[in-house]
Formats: sequence, structure tokens, C-alpha cells
Amino acid sequence: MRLDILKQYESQTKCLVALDSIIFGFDGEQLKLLLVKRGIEEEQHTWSLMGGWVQPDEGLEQASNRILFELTDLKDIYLEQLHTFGNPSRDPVERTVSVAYFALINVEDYDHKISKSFEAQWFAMKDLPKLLFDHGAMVDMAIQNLRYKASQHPIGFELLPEKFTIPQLQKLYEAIFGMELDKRNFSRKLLSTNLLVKLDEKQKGYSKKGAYFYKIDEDKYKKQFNTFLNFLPGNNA
Amino acid sequence: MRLDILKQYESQTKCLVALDSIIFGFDGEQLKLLLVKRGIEEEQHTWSLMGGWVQPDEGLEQASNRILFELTDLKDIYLEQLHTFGNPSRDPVERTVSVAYFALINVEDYDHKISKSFEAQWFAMKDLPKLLFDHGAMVDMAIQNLRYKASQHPIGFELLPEKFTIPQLQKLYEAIFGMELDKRNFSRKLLSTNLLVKLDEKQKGYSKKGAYFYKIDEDKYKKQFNTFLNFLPGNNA
DNA sequence: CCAAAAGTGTTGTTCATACACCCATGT
DNA sequence: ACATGGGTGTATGAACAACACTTTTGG
Repeated sequence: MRLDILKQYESQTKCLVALDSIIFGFDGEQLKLLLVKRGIEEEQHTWSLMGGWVQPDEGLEQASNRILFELTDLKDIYLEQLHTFGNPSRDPVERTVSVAYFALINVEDYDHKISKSFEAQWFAMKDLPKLLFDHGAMVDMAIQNLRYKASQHPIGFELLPEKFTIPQLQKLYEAIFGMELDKRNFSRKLLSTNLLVKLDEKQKGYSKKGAYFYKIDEDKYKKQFNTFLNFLPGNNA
Repeated sequence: MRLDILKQYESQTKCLVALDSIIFGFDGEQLKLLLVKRGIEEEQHTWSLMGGWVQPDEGLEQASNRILFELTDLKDIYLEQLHTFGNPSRDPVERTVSVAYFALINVEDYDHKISKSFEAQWFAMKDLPKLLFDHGAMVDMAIQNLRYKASQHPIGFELLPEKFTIPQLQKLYEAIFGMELDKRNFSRKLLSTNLLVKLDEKQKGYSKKGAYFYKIDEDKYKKQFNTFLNFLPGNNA
């Protein structure tokens, strides 16, 4: 390696590189966000996204999985890079570039004991507290992205248990979009994707009749992910 | 600021933060990419994306505009953050996190004198050389993103002069998607957006009859940007 | 038997596609 | 006059939105 190249690298200032996770969950009624209390006494009652630092020998993807695992004990979660935030004044302590990822998890899978050690808590999207730094902007971008993705794919089931019912999925979509959907049209559109597999089992307890469980056909889903579906009424302004 | 917080920041290793630009252009026939020759003798004939370092007091957006300006002398260019690449081994010299932006520029606006000082050159997308580091992956992601965006918006005109004809736009779309489109359906879809304003002027020289110029209605376009249009045949697999 | 949620079909309208001819003009 | 690319209309089928009744079963 030539010396002048090395100099070119060495003369550059380095930045702290952080990672923040926008973690969405669904409890059957509401879309929620998992936040942690920042351990700074002076900034009491300041909630923030779960975050961490990128380690020297760690890729970004890898780091975001690690951080999510540390908080939730969950692996193999839907996790996607959202955007990188690098405004020089975004972190008043020191310049930090933050790569934001968003995650979709099933609230049922989340172990509440863990949340205590991090002082983590689910918040309804409609009722979010003020967030640290530019985390509010990150959440805004994430919800927009989630809406967008959900309008194109049945991605929503990532937020549900493995076995789910169509009415559950519908409620989730209604929560994501903040609008009511017609159940006949919704189920027709959904089933027309041929991505759902009907199971023999019915959900018990929630309703008297009980709704059939479905699961996703993972293989087909992955193959078709780039086939855009239209999941919302009124794409035609 | 409390000391323990500062320590938490200080104990973290910092990374070099770079920025790479995927610059698309259109010459009327082909979709092209602007590449620069890397000034490393040992890596002769290695082409790479135009890049640079993020400066200490500079936002990412700002840095990508600056870098684009340094290469092309152009301002107010369509520029969008694509993805951040942070694989620890992506840059063999030293760990560098790179934020990739993609830009759309009109080839006519580009001053060819400048390109010499940077040894920059346009390459047809179909005929790209091997690129430095993971720049190939960046380009792949960018073209996918461009296709996706273009299928939803008439974004393509960003690659054309201010006044453009419908046949020009169609050629551009055909280049982006690598397929032929029906001119009747294309112009109907396009005009149905009501985002184009017909001018009195006709294009001369290219065809005998001459095609009318149009311009974009910027205000409407910005407002409607999140109204998704379907610009491609066969969204229905 | 009644309340509550699940499940299912039809119709009108809109949108997408496929396709072919005339127009304007420079040579 | 003719060659070249510009511009337009229609008919068919698919998908969407709007809408209401029957089914199941726990209480």
C-alpha cells in the first residue's frame, strides 16, 4: 500500500458511528413502539430508541441484530436499514453518525422481564413521549416506510405470531394505516396473493365462532417480495 | 454534562465516514453512470464511484451535495440517500463506513472539461467496468431503486433537460427498464397524472414533424410525490 | 335464543392492455 | 412523394370498491 494513500486516509477525521432501532410491535389492537429510558439523570424522563455503538469488527447489519438481541433476546427478526442520520448537531455530546434500522416484532414473543433491566416500555404510536435527539424524526420516517411497505406486501404478519387469523391481520393493517378496511375486500386481496396457507386450527377465546389460523408460505413470500401488490384502497388520486 | 456519559462516548472507537455517489445520466439513448478513475497507480484501470469524506461540521446531505458539485459543477440536483455500507472488510485500507447517495443528472448539463481533471467518464449501464470495493453492489442497489422509483413517479425527467418531449421520456423509461413500452399507453398514463405542462414550442432537428416540449409542474409534483402511480405494465404477477 | 364476530358473492366502475391509422414535415 | 417519427382512440378483460346477509357458537 502506498504511503500517499495511507496519508489520505489518516488525514480524515473520524466519527462515532451509532445505531438506533425503531422497534414496532402489535398487541392485537394498537401499533406500538419499544422505547428505553435514557440513563442520564439530568435528562430524566427522556425516552429514546434502543441504540448502541458499532463495534470495530462488526458490520452494520450484524450490529443491529446484536443490539436488538441484547434488548429483546430475539433472533431472526425482520430488520431493515432505514436511513442514516448525520447532522453535525444531532447529538450535542459529540458528533455521531447514526444508522437507523427498523424492526418488526411480535409483542407476544417479547419477554417482559428483560424490559426492566433496560427500563424499556411499549408506547402506543398515537401517544409517544418526546424523544431524545432526532429520534422523533427517525420514528416518523420509519412509520412512513412501514406504511409504504405494508401497502405493497403483506409484510404485516412479521408483527404477528406465526399462526394468525385474517381478522388479526386486518386489525394490524387498520392500526398501521389508521383507517378502517372492508373485511371482504381485504381478505380477498390477501388470499389472492396465494401467500397464505390455511390451517385446520381455529383461534379460541377471542370470538365465539373462532377464526381459522393461517401461516405464511415463506418460500413463495421471499420469491415474490419484489412483486408489488397494492394493499390499500385509493391508490388513484 | 456528566462525566460517565462522556466516558461512554470516549470509550467507543471511531470510524472513517465516507460518501459515495451513484450518478445516473441519460444521453437520449442510453442510461449511463459517471465514474472516476482512482488515482492509485497500483490499481490502474480501477474505476470507482465519485466519493469523499464527510467533513467535521458537515451534514451527510450537505457533504453529498458538495462532492457532487466538486465533480460536476452542478447544484440543485436530485440526490437521495440510498443505503449505508459498513462491512468491516469493504475497504481493505481501513475500516470505512460509506453512505451511498444516488443522483440523477442531465448529461447535457455536465461540463466535459471538468471530467478531465477528475478523469471522469460516462459508462453505459450495460457495459460497466469492474468497480472498486463494494461499489458494484452499490450500483446494483441504486439501479433497483431507480427502477422502483420510476415505476411509481415520473421521476425520470430529472435526467432530462428542463424542457423535454414525451418521446424522450419514453426512451428514458425504456432505457431504465430495458424494455419497450407502448407509446399510446405511455403517454396516456403520463398525461393522466396532470403533472406535465405542454409548451408551445416544438423540438427541432430530431424528427421531421417535431414533438411538443413539456415541462413538469414542480409544485404539483412535489405535493403528489407520495401518491404512488403505476408506471409499468405487469405489476400483476 | 341472542349477541358477537367470521365468513362469503355480486355488481358497477375504473383502469390496464393491446392494437392501427392519420398527421406533419424535411428531404 | 415518401420516409420518419409524432400523435391519437377504442374495445376487451381484469381489478377494485361498495355493499348485506348467513353462519357459528359461547353465554
